[in-house]
Amino acid sequence: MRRSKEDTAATRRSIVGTASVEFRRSGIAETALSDIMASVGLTHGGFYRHFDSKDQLAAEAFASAIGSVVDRMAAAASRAPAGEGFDAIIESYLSGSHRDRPATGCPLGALGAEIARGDGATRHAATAGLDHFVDVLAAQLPEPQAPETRDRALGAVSTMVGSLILSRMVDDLDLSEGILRQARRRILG
Amino acid sequence: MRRSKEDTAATRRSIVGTASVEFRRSGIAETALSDIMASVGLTHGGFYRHFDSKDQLAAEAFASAIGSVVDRMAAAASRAPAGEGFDAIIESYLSGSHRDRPATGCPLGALGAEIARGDGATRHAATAGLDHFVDVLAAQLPEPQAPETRDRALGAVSTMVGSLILSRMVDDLDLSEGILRQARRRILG
DNA sequence: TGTACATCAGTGAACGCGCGTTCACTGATGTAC
DNA sequence: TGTACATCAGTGAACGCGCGTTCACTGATGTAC
Repeated sequence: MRRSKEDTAATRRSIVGTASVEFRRSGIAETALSDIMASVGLTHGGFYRHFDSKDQLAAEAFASAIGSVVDRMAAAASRAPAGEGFDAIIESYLSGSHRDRPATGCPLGALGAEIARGDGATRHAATAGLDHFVDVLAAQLPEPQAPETRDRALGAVSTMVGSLILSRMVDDLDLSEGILRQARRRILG
Repeated sequence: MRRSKEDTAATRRSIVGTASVEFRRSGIAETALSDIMASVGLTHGGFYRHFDSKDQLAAEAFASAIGSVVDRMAAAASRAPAGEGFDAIIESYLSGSHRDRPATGCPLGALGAEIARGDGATRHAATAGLDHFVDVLAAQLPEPQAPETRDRALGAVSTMVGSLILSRMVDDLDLSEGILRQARRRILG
């Protein structure tokens, strides 16, 4: 039966939000649309009233995921004492808590390699998300607009994403902690 | 028909080698065993004469992949002028050529996030591979055995893996080159 | 404001396909004597 | 060294399953008058 415009929009948001969590938890290829729809409380047939394909959902889910992570980072920075926003972001990103919660964490780490093999729309969404990520990080440094500042932020993101992935991959907790600690030192000096 | 022991061993090596390429190219979940077996020149039914499961092949293929990448790095370092082995490894790893050839490149970048969701044997193989990677990198620095040297190498690997993934993910070539350039600067100082 | 009709969100079965794994079979290799 | 038999690598069909996508249908919502 037809739903109101508000209900329809809410359902769509719910599908994107659920997909952004499930894709980060299990990967895009390993997550079935029917599982996402069941989590939302619907049957799988209704999916195509909202999206053209799984690829389209992947692009939107990635954008949603990185948007919420970057918003959370900006909020953490604004809660930190003046001048300590950058450190607050790095420490939160390179924490055991982030490592242990991929489903709500940074999608660059959880899905970056899979996105690299993905279609144009998904890669475009990921590129925009990375740009925004770098903006928010640079905004916490002196002279946020200077090219060197953006470069420093971009370099920091590489270290953050790489160490997050490696810390999740290894089966040795001491090594995992060492990877995160070393990355914090590298970035915070 | 039964094959000689040497033929059997050669077939097994061929399966592992082909899988290590195909898994890096397309991901483990997205690569079918029948595709790997067809590449080797066999039908898919014979797979289980050599392996218990796809997971077992994934663990061996990852170990093979990282082994060959690390060997190649060590060889590049030994060809470099004295004292320049570390730089040679970093420049080769953070090159456009490596970025554009995931199928023969570092599996930490291509498969790290997927391995993190994998079974124990695969994660164990990956941890051992990372250890070996860090060893080879540290061996090119003064005082290779010192904990600070290993820490420096471990930090470098995080930046290398993260920037490789991001450089493959973005759909903007200038940004991709910038990511690699910034990572080189960060590591080489 | 009320009515008649068109729209369309969601259902649940179905389609076509490919997956990992198993299995009976073949025939060359390995081994025991 | 030769022979008889057991082993087992590879074949190709089959199994059971789940996937992404499509579709006829239902009935509440939206809209045109």
